[in-house]
Amino acid sequence: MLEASRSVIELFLRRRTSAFSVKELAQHAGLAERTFYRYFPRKEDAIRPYIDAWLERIVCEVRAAPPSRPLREAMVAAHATAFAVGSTTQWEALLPVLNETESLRAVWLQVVTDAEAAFAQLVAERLEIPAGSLQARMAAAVLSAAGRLAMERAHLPQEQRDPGALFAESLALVGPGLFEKRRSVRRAAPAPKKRR
Amino acid sequence: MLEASRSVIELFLRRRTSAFSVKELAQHAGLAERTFYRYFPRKEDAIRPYIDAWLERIVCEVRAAPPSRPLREAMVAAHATAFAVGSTTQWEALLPVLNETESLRAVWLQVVTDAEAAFAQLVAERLEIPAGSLQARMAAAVLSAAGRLAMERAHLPQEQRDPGALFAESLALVGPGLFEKRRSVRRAAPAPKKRR
DNA sequence: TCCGAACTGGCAGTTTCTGCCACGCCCCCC
DNA sequence: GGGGGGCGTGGCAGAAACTGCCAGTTCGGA
Repeated sequence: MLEASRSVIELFLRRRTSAFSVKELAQHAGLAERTFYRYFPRKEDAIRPYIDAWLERIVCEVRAAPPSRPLREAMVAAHATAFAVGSTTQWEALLPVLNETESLRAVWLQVVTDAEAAFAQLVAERLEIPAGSLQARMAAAVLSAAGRLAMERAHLPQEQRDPGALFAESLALVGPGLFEKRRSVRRAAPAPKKRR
Repeated sequence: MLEASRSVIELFLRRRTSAFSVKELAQHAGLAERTFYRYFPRKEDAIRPYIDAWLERIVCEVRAAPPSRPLREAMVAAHATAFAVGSTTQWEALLPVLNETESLRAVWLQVVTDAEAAFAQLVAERLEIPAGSLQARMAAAVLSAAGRLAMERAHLPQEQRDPGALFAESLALVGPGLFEKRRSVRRAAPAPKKRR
């Protein structure tokens, strides 16, 4: 299924849009049209496994890092190598297509936000807080936002930095508190909590 | 067009899915099917104007706040009132549908990230930095992530806080640096910048 | 050998979306 | 008043996206 995704990606890259029929797509992936739809509910979903695999690599690498290593540092390192590996494959070519093709961008955004659950789990393990806590979720959201930002900007003509550096800088902007232990107890916002 | 969106929203709410034909949708909005597609490229895009209007309200309110008011405070206040107003309309009922219906969620994510450009502009004005700067973009991304998080969590059964409070708390977690002036000069990440 | 589960593919049919053209409306100009 | 344009709208045909149903194949185990 990942291989099917790969071959589909190849087509997307060659044509730079999703402007071709599922018939072609399926044929290129060596599947019948009906089988294609069995794997991927919608045409564009075919790129999901490819991106998922990429994200999973990051999660694994961070999880493999020694516990003594600060979370943020591990994340930056994992992204750096993921981007580096990605560029040897087709990431670099894929990103513009992902950004510029509406239907693909929609899927990409979905995949990235879906990945936040895994990120939150990771954060939770490291910081020893519940995975459903606001801090874990927010940290995950910030991480994926930084990742997305890095990818969006990296291929801009005026941008001189590579995705890894962009990711690191973006994260550096938010301050350390979010990615450290303690804090989960006291509520930071003394705003009036009008319930409903 | 916003009114068309409203009437479509009404249908989405009543049925809790996008499981009905464009024919119905158009008819309910008082449009011919062909005209519907002229307004909204895809079926689900019909909810865009509705959400856009809601986001625009926030931007306007923040822009109207006195310049002396800290950006983050203004944002929190704007979100609080926007959520409050929203609950008198149909927001509260809409959010679960938005989260649980795949095709609608995709549109929602798109709208929210598209809104980041406007947020970045806002941040840029307040902090007197370029709207395209990494800080402005990252701040915008964090703001919209916090908003999204607040909406996602607010309707969870175990969640006791209202969206406004959740938004405030989420933002409080990231520390103040991102939403303040100065800082744009020095680079925070001394990572090796291997360009390609 | 036979059975059943899992995977795959072939239709037929529905829904989504697009291209093209025609109609009515309003405004401007002659 | 009588033509033209633009502009918003809708009808219609057809392509493309998707779904339901059933049939064929493979493969492991009884």
